[in-house]
Amino acid sequence: MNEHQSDPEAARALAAAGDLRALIGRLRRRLRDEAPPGYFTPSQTSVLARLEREGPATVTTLARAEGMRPQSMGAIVSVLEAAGLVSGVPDPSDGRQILLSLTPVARETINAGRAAKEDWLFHTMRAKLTPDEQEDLARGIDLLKRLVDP
Amino acid sequence: MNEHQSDPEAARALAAAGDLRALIGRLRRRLRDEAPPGYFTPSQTSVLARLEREGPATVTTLARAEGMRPQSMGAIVSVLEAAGLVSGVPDPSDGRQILLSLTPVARETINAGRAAKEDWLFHTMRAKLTPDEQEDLARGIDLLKRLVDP
DNA sequence: CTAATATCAGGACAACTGATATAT
DNA sequence: CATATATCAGTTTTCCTGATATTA
Repeated sequence: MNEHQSDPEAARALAAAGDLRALIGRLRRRLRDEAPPGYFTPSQTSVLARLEREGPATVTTLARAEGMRPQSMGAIVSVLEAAGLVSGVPDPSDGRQILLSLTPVARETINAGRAAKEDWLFHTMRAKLTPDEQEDLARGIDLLKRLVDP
Repeated sequence: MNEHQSDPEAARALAAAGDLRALIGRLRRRLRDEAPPGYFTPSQTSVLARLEREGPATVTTLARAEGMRPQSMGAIVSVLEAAGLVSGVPDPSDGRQILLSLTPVARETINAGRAAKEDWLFHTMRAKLTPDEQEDLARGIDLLKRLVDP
């Protein structure tokens, strides 16, 4: 009927792609539902983690890294600024840019790891998977990173 | 400073959870951007795949399986019905329920595999990962399924 | 009467597009 | 002038909550 019936490799990729597509929606809803009230959204968490890992950045740089428009990232950053977790200073060498950094408050919060340790995803991973399986999952996540890159 | 510095297993899980959280958003945006015009949304695709795999189901059953509200699933199903891909008949033994099935048109489309074969995710998996890596990714996806299950 | 199913109506949120001001 | 950055304003998408009718 089609060439994939005789290509088990392609069939497996097809099934994996379908499963992953369905999983993304479910994971997203689950993360939102399990988030304790008053906590960060996934987008906010992602921005905080990136600023901590890679240092100060502009809105446009962050947007590119997350695969979204600068206007969308601007809205996320505004919330973080209003919450006192991120602050921006104009770049002295380029007046168009505003360099965003984590505030000391944000660093404390992140280092204490409070948010992450109370996180549903973190707890579920440790509760439902053996150490070996956690390692396998980490490997899969690294492969997913490659897929969404450039 | 905290107990996770001396627990490499927990540290790895923490990193994996953070990476996954960031990945979900990026994957979602990527899937949307790469979708050919006129194609199904991820939610629609997921429903069609489930009906094909598990046979007829009600809106409420589908909603539970996807982790969303019946009202939200109802909207998705309405679109599929309007497109002639899904049709519902009242359950003869329970007048409250409407059993949804794939139409012959939907089966043809799915079996032809046209949608999946033109899919960005499927192609990227095969282009960017070796067969061994594809297998590792499939394993990771299976583990993710366990995490979102009940 | 209570529980389950479907569905109508309105709302919140995260992302989008388009337009504008400013600096390089 | 052309390009890049930030930001304002309005729109779309996808899901939600609340309320109602119907049947078991």
